[in-house]
Amino acid sequence: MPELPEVETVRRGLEPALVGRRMTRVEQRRPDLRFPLPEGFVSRLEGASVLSLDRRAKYLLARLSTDETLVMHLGMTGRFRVEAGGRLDEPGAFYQSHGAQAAHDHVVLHLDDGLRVTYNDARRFGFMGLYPSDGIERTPPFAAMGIEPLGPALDGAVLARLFAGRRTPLKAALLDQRLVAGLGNIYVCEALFRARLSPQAPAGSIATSTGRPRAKALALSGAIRAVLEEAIAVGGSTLRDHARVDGSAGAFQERFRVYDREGEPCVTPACRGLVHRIVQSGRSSFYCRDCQP
DNA sequence: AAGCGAACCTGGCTGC
DNA sequence: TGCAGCCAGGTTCGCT
Repeated sequence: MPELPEVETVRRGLEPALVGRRMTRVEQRRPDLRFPLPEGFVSRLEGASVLSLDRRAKYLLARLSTDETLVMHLGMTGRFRVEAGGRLDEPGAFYQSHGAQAAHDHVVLHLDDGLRVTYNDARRFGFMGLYPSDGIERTPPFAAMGIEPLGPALDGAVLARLFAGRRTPLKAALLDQRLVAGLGNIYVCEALFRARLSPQAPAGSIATSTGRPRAKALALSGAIRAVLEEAIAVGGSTLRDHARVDGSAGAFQERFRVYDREGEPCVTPACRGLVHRIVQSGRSSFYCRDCQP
């Protein structure tokens, strides 16, 4: 589920609940998510206060008063919810209305003001780790991570330099987190449509042979920024699993122009094309052959 | 080196 | 209604 806009939506929901609060009790209900939870996970969190909650690509980083940072990734189905009071073991309206199951509540953070923050993840592709805050950007998984697409680093010139000479398809290059970090299948499809570029075009085709940006590079960097900003503004995309921390859905799925619209007419005015679906490196790509030659 | 498929795990939807 | 099969927002590994 969660690409950058969904993770940013979750961050904005969690921030007011977590920052400045102390974790009085932590429940760890299973030994692992995608990876084993760190040694002493509960005892290293209990008593710590959260100083800030940041996002890098699709990762959330909670800086703690203990000089450690809790790093969290939502995988495909991870979600957080914030609740007050009530009994933990009693499935509330949240489950009935959004399909999440209490069996997949894996970590619960109890805060000193009585709120609790619960991590739920059916497929357990998510991840939590604890790292020393000092120098965290130089440790995995951040060391090899590409540029932040909403940060100042992304523009046409930088994108052209990153992609120059690469024969891999644009689709694959944009999904490669070592180049640009935070895009996933939905927003790559949507950005390529807006930039009118084929997902099958070689990544290097947005640059000259010397790595200078062609107009395509400017269009692509602008489309990436626009689609991400627009998605964040409406709380991301909810297909099945993504929810804000209060359980409400995002709305960007209503604005998809190509993603999951196979066979439907292209939305470009006067275009008579249909949205096609192809498979690239095992993932569906949706695009209009007429608009994205 | 790069690119593809499979793997991780569960649930939801489709079609027979 | 039941069940098999396919698909899914991410990441990583291993084999060409």
